[in-house]
Amino acid sequence: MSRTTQKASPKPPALAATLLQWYDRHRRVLPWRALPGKRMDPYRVWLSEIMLQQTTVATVGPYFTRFLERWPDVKALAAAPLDDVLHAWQGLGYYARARNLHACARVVATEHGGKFPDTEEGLLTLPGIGAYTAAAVAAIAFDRKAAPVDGNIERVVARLFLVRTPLPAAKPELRRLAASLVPETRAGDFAQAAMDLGATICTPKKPKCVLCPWREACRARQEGVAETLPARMPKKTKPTRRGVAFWAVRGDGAVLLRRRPESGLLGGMMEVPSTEWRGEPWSDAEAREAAPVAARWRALTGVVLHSFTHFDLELRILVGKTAARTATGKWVQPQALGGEALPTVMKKVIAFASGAPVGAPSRKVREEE
DNA sequence: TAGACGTGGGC
DNA sequence: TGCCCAAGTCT
Repeated sequence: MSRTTQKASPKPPALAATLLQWYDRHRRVLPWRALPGKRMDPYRVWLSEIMLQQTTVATVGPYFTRFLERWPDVKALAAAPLDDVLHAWQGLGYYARARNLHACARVVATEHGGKFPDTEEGLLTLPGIGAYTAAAVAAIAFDRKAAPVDGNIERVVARLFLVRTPLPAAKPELRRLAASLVPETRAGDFAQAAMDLGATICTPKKPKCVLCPWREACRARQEGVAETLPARMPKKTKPTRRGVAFWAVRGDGAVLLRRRPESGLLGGMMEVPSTEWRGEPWSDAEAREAAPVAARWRALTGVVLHSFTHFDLELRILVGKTAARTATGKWVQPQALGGEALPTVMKKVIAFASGAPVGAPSRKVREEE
């Protein structure tokens, strides 16, 4: 141990070497990660990186495995109908990723002969690939000296260099500092090591500094402020939107679904038809005028609550038996609902509504999760 | 450029 | 329990 109280800041090559040594001993085994010394199939690197955008490792695992079994390479994925991809993606969220994933596969298959571009600039031209993913794929799949900067690396770097500027204003500086650390070789391992460090040691709350390979160099730790970084601008309050969903049941038991517009919220996914989602509550009378089919609508007691990133949704349910067969949408037998591409909020609606068969008393449960 | 865009898990 | 946040991208 040094007898000095304040060490000189280690230089980037030493920091990178220290982190890579740590990674060689502590690397996590993940389905999309190559064995030590091996280079991973770019398709798998790309697929995992898209799935991992704003999504936890634990959540992605089963989706990644299923996708790979069903579509083993980019040409197979490119040949799939978009609806199959959306269906396989259901529950993962941020459905634009699934649409872009499919579009990207088609571009790679048709315009690049089934091979991903092997540079950041080339990757950046593809749908759904932004600055982070281009750098990550270039480094991990092609061993390019690129510096992907995700939320983990922003946090690690903000602490290591004591960057007090709040996000997102600090992003340019954090990118510059992150790039300064990337070693000449093993850039992909370095990126994954830094992300592992952020995910397991340099965590947002209660970082395990005592276990950190960069504990001696970390300026935030020296100042005792690691847990407070990176600073963030205060978040805005989340509004509540309200709507009424129509659970229309045909004589043969089929229920009415429809497809949402191709872009925007839950784009391309199926839904239980509903009114607009707006700030003001809907009266039953007002809602009935917006019904997708003629029926005697009965309001269920309770509401379905769902929280999106930027608003909370409060959905009341109207149930109606109908003889109409011409409504715009798709009639689906209850046992066939599993074959539809349904976002989680609509699964909540279906669970709530189908628990209250037409003619039965209204449920008194307030559906929360 | 700031807001839109999902969901589930941890505390 | 409600808030935070997770390997971001697009417009």
